[in-house]
Amino acid sequence: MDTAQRILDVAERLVQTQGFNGFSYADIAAELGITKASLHYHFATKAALGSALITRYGAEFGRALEEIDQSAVDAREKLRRYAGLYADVLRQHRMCLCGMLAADYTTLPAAMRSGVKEFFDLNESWLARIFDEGRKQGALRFRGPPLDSARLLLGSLEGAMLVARSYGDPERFTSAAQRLLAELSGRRKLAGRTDRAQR
Amino acid sequence: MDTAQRILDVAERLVQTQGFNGFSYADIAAELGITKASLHYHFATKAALGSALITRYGAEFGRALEEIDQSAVDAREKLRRYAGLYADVLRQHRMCLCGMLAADYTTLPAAMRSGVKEFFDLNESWLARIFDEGRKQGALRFRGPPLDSARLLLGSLEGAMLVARSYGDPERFTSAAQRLLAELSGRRKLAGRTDRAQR
DNA sequence: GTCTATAACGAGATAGAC
DNA sequence: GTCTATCTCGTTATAGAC
Repeated sequence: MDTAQRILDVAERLVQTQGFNGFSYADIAAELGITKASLHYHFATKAALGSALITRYGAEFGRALEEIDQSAVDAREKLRRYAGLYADVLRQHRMCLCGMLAADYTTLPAAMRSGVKEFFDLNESWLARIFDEGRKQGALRFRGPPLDSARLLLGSLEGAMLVARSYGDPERFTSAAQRLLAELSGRRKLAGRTDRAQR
Repeated sequence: MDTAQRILDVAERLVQTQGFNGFSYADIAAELGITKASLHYHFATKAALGSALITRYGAEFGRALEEIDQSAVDAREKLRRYAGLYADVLRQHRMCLCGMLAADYTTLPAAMRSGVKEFFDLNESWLARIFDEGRKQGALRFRGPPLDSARLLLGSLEGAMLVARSYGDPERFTSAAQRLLAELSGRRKLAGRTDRAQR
């Protein structure tokens, strides 16, 4: 019903699958059965559309993080569910919106660049807090400042996603994510089926 | 002198900084002071240019890996130098060519898609061998199959690069890489200045 | 091997009717 | 809000002279 939201839905998927320079207003218009001119009524420029995408994506992601937080499980489980958010995106054959935009970064308008960094900042500070709390509660053991672990995890998940998507193989992602969480949470023995894969 | 190579040089940098859909023949022509028509003489289509880029990049990367191998240092040092290859690229404000193309993946012609995966395969099998040899020689300790560690390291370095480039901060990459290598090589204590950043 | 010229098309964007 | 029509420019690519 809400045309603006439907435009954002289609545009979001196109950015996540093809990059910001890999689709056009014509693609969105064709899919929604409206004209390019109508798109320009809702989003005057492609830059404005891009900024709106980042804002909405960041807000939605923030809500997902809150929900993970309030589910009150321990830090290790919070990290698992954080990685699960990425896995969900990948299962839709998509890349993280801002991970994709990070690739397009130098070609983006200034407002979008700021938005991408804010998204990463949001992720890093949330993760850093989880790492910090987890250490204090004894649920996690890791080396160095919580922010370092947060950055490592964020970057690694983005990269695992990027590569896994090329192979069309989500399992490549989940396998890497599982191992990463084990290493970054101080676990000395892996849980689950990967145990049997150990030497 | 060799026009084809100079074209590849410029195109390579443009792909690594702006993505395959973020530049045009006009950009290359302007920078080299030749016409677009001349470009088409050397590379008939953009797809052909893209494939040539991947081939050359893969060959060059393969030579770099050989060189690391023959420098005969231990496995841990080989991994450090492998990560150093990425750091060198990032210092030039570039993304890994194939990491960038992985983002553009769905929009690429089939030949380029295959080339990207072959590049990743090359990296993974080289890394897997290093991990395997390192474990056998007692230089590395890690969990699970060598290929899993190889894939995790490859993806994580690509992602760390992707994010670090958005911030224009190579240190974000080197910090993540250092930590990754420590975790993946079984080191129980970190070496170097990051030691002092521990709690 | 490089040029001029141009084709053929798609891009983002606007004017103005309905 | 959505449309038709159009503008302007950039895109990949080709023909043919030098």
